[in-house]
Amino acid sequence: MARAATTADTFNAVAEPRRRLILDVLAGGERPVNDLVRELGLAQPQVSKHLRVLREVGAVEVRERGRQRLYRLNGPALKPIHDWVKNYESLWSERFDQLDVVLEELKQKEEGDVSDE
Amino acid sequence: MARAATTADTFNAVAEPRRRLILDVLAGGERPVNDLVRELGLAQPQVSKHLRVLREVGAVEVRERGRQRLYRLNGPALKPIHDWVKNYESLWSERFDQLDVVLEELKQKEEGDVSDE
DNA sequence: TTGACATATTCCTATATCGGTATATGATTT
DNA sequence: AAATCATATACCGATATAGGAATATGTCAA
Repeated sequence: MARAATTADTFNAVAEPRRRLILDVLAGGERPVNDLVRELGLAQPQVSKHLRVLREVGAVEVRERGRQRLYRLNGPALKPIHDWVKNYESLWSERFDQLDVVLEELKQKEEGDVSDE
Repeated sequence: MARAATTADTFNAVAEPRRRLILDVLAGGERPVNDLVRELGLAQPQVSKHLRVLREVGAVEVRERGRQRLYRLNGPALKPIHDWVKNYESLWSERFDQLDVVLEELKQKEEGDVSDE
């Protein structure tokens, strides 16, 4: 068996940095392919290929306008990634550090409060 | 050129579902390899190989205890993923939907407030 | 209808993966 | 010292990439 297809899920699709860049640009609004080509400095066929992968995992959607194809972001496709990684946020976030402090204080208080000792 | 190495960065390392499972187990605390083998029902060599990838991108760290190797999570290695994907959170979050409502209300109010018309 | 434009697809090659199996390495127990 | 345990590595085969270049498809303009 080989590595999972890039189209297997959003995790795989988005592991490629240039595909993340494409999504970042599309976050600014709908764009025709050539805009992406210009903005990212990639060759046109590669952009089309990346867009195909992103479309297959549902991260983008297309619309036709004359000879152009307008691509737009479909954000919710990225939710599984966010859902997974957000569980680890406490391991680096300042805010959670401070939460730790608060919890520690509560614990101290409680220890002074224990009745049966 | 081929696809980027799984060890190229955390995005690539974590695209493999079993590696995410390993991290999820390690989130519960340090574990020797055989614990992971049992808990995940994978073959021992595959687990060792996945752990190697995770170690190379800094997502886990090892410690020796006799003949065992104790692996532990290194959470902050996942921060780049969180940082990237959190910018898209507004595209599906309920909370942000409600923020939209509030902003809309403010806008209405302001329109009724405009002085020069 | 011919040419220009916008995008998609095809073909090529190099490479890195994944699982499976066998084996190597090193520590511990008997 | 030998057997056992815990883990890592090597080897194999199948497969799916990614970029580059060429070309196909379809639309609009002259």
